[in-house]
Amino acid sequence: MSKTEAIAKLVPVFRHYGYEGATVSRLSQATGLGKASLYHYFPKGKSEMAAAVLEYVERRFAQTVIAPLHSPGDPQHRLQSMCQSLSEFYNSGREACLLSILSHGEANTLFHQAIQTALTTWIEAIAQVLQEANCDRELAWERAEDAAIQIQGALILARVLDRTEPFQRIIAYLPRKLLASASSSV
Amino acid sequence: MSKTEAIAKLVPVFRHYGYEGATVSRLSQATGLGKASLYHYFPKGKSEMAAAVLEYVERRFAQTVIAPLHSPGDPQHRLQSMCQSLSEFYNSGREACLLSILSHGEANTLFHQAIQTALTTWIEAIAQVLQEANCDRELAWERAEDAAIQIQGALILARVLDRTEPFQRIIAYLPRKLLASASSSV
DNA sequence: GTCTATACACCGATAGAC
DNA sequence: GTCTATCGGTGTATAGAC
Repeated sequence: MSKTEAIAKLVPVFRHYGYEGATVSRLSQATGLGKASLYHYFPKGKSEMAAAVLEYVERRFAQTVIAPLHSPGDPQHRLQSMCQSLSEFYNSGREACLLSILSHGEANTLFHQAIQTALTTWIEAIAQVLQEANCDRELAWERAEDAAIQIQGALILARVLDRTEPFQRIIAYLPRKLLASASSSV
Repeated sequence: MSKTEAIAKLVPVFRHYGYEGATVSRLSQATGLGKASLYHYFPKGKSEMAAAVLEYVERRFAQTVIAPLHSPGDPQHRLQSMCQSLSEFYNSGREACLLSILSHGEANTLFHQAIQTALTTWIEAIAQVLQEANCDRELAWERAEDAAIQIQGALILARVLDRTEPFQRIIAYLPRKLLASASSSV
């Protein structure tokens, strides 16, 4: 088994159980590898596994969700493309955000900087698109933050309420909200 | 020490470390009680401590955040009052939401129903106020869910970005957004 | 590379003195 | 009620055969 394949199988364990809940036993079971084999791929142990998982997910997020924002085409289309990818990335709201899960407890002390950078990169890409759509710099940044806020909040609501509708509704309205004229945004 | 005092001291440990990260040793340290003393107050152990903490926090939330929604006065004033209390409750966005933290891993299987009920109660109270402000039933419910979404998302952003501004901005605009005429809400 | 077996610390939980 | 001491189990991590 390649290391990348192993990482892919580790992802859902960290996403579901969080850092402390993702025990090496569970990680071993999920990959089908013995504990010692896991330590062959990740000599520094669980923290290295989590770091690899985080990097893997961030890469995938950049390639599928952020990339469309940098593509050619008009801003509205790019934002819609991002939303489509977001919906797939989070399985219509059924799956939690790894970043938000790893922002607690010990994991937070380990990965705070990486998580902050990843989130900022996303927000910045959205803000860039909004500026191209004639938002002034400050408003664009605020609305980009709002986008991240609504996605994160919708994921929580969807999980707690056992309904994907809140997430899907947020996704559906997001491009319109972001591009609305300034006067109607309050 | 009274049981209630003990519970109050347990709260920040669960909120900061999550369920698995809140070890009995840490809980013991935080309260100043020995492990065995904790088990005197909570015979079923950690799960009972978490349940007590959850109930305590929900009670406080109901008394400070939800209560203003049921008070007399016009809807706008009631929503502003809720926002003021929300800001204090989460210390301007510096403190995480216990409900969202306990909605992962083993804690989620233990407390999912309680968490869902608590969140629904809050959303319902907001929706009720919006209906009194002449929102139709469905729109009121959607906007109430949006309020919860934005608060939860803002708490995540504030924590990850180490800035309280996103939370404070969401709080500041929330009453206006909720009461905006339907046509400008998309 | 993958395994079985194991080391050692810490987990949640309990016994029993005071 | 609170403590010290300790239990059995599981946690992370390693050793060493294959």
